[in-house]
Amino acid sequence: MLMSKLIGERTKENPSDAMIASHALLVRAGFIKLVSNGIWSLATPAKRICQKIEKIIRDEMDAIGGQEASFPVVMPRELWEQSGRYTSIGSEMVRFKDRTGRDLVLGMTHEEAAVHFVRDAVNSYQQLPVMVYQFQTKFRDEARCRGGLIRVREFIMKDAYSFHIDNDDLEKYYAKVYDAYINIFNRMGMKRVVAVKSDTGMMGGSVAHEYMLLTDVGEDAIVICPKCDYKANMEVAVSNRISKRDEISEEIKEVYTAEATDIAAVAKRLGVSESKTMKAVCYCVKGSEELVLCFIRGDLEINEAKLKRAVQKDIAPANLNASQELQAGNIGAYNLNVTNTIILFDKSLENQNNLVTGANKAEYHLTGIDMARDFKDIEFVDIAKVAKGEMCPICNAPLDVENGIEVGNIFQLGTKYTESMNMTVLGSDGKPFHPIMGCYGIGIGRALASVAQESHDKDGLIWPMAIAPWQVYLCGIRMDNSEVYQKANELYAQMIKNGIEVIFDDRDTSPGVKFSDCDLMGIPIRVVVSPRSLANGEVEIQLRDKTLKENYKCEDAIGKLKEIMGK
RNA sequence: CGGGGUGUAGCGCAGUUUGGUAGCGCACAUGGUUUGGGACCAUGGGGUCGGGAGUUCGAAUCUCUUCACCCCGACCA
Repeated sequence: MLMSKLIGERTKENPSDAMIASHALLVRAGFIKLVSNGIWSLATPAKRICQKIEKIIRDEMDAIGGQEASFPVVMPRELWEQSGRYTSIGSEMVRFKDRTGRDLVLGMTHEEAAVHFVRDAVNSYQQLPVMVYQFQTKFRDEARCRGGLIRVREFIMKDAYSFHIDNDDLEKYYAKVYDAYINIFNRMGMKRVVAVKSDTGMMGGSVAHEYMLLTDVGEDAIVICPKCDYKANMEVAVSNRISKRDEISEEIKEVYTAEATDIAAVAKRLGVSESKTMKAVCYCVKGSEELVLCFIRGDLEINEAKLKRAVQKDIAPANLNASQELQAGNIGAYNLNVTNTIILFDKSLENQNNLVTGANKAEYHLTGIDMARDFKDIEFVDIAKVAKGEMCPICNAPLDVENGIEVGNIFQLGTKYTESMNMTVLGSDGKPFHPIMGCYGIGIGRALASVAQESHDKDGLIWPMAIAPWQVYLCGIRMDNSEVYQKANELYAQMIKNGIEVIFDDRDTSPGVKFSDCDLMGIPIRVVVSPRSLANGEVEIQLRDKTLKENYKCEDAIGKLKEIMGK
């Protein structure tokens, strides 16, 4: 590839709308261009990186018996009605009609297509386990895109679907995919990737893991134990904290608290710590009048994912001004009179005493609440957000909370799709059964952006050799000099002959421009041909990660490059 | 969907308060001088000032409306 022909403008200045490094640098390097909100064009360098990422994934999927297939982007409504997801998925799925008025959807995931694909072809337990995978464009009408390629509406994803005789077989295969994913991220050069337990959400199924790249700009919070192996997505992280009980339980007293309604103000006014208060957080059940009222220690917050699982209903924060029964800011669990409301107590309150809580009366709170003495037959559930410093549920060490980008996920799906779409195979006993499924995804563009996010410096991107768009940036300084011109072209031809992926900067421009473009684009190896080095019959080889900068005899250059690339 | 912000040349921005017919830097083109970390001089091309409606003799600037994009939140197989 000739640099003089490469499409894509490189700029000195950051795009004004980029908030994170990977977004800014990919745009500045001319790798990506925004077409519409969350919809991007990729230039040649980005496309080449994607191809390399795909090759690594293909290797690893094939190694565990995967069969690459391709399912359609556009699918008929009927296929999605079979699984029930035509109606259960909301506006995130794009629906449209063809010219005859038939309803179609854009695929945002391909469980239905995968089941449809294998349903008739796989008839016997002897054909199991089996796994199909593809690289395919997904379209998800995301409510909010962000971070360049990190969160987009149209993207290519590797998605894989496996089918099994029983749960045991699924778990064995799941473990293989688990390891394959670790290999994939390692080979791509992502260093800070961890696999964490995650919520299964609307996918159904029980066990799931997310592969998270730890980075400050990540959208998800991950709970990590620095001592043992415990790692979990915030949505499923288990609370484990000591609840100390005061020795003497005081009597319940009503106290005047005036306009103090939020926990901080009440605690300050009464001179108690926030952890000695019980606050109420109210949610409404979507599509109904029912409320969910949660009581929790004042210094903690509700984890809505855990709450949803606890109540088994879809909920949203409630607007309390609309409620007649509840006095916002003064809600208390003691002597509470409400109807059509689910009441939950977080585990953080269990066995606590001398708590402050709302008096269900404007401008008043109660003190001296004792959970054990004042409440009968209540159950405590874990619905609190785990905070940094709380104890690991496995080994009791203080936990860390870090942010991460979800770069891959794996699910044990169960029979949700094989049952609803009526896929059966015959078992060894001659009876039909629904195979158990697993599914496994990696977003290609997000992976690219994640590496960019993890691997860059002030001068630009730094691609790991395994996924670099080109391995070598051949830089001709003074291309108007006939010796440079000749030697650079000669080296270019030799590199191509030796299978080295090279982009040749043949432009007649100043050295500074070439060096900064090379750095910005993040090409791992730079080879400089200039009058200065050629005077000694040498070329300069420099690595983008700054671990090498040396001159070598022209005739040794190719050998040295191969050595660096480990060929 | 709620809150906030921004739309002026390919990119980054000034001009809007106080209305007078659009400018700077980068990029691009031509010529010349340069050449190891984003060179310099000269000349030149490129704009329905996001769109529409209104006020006005006159609107990038004021009013209304609409669209797009960004950020925070909600949402997220």
